[in-house]
Amino acid sequence: MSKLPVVDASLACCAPLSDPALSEQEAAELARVFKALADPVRLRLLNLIASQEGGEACVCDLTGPFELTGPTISHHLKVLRQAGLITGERRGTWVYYQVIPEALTRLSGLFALPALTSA
Amino acid sequence: MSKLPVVDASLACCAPLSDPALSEQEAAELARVFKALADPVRLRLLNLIASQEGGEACVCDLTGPFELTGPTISHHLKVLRQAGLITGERRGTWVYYQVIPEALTRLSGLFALPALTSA
DNA sequence: CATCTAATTTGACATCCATCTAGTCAGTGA
DNA sequence: TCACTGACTAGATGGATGTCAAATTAGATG
Repeated sequence: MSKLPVVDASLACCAPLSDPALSEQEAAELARVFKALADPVRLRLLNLIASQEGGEACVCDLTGPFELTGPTISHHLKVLRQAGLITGERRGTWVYYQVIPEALTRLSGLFALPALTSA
Repeated sequence: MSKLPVVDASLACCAPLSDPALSEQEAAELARVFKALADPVRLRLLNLIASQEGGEACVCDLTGPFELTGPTISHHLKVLRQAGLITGERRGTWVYYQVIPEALTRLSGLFALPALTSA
């Protein structure tokens, strides 16, 4: 649950897309994050978790809204986890997921535009 | 070049991911945008275009940095175009691409966090 | 221990996607 | 008109990915 080949947050990071010279490695890391976001089910899962009161959601609450089997939801949660977007924790019988706020903030900054510094 | 089945900007839009109830349709539209971003080559293309002086890049400048054939680059540019992220324009012999700033701004807002309004 | 439930893993399968080669279209200029 | 160049389209192919059924693991409880 906790030790997975997760995306290194120090790489897929920080500098806006409009900055020069995104390295191949940075691009690869970022692509991994966007691959995780490139699925409607995963987007809705992320939305469901992020919009929850308390900031966390049980898997049992995440299966109902979809016409998909448990294993499929589990798979999608794993992809989001490996992308460093959410984190999961078992408490008793249930597993609870939360978004990692830093991950979202990082992405927000990526799309920031450089304040139109007119030539 | 200009009339393609592009993502409708009015949908894949605006409200932060942490807002409740992302609809299935919105999720599908957003997923299309992220699919476009979910490739290292396309991320670097977008970065190359966005970081260019003058805000635009000729296809002829975008082929060199990659060890890929022209058609493949063309394909990636088409995907970015159909996702509403860039726009292309032919001027004489060459085709120039620019990023659509609104598209990036929209994405930036999507990942904005709701200022930690503690319960 | 036996059993029940929640969640994940495994393995299979159909579909999608990045890439290439070959061919085509658009614009320039002799 | 013909040839040349830049860019795109079409079709094919190998690899990645979403989904499910079946099996497995982790906790709770009798």
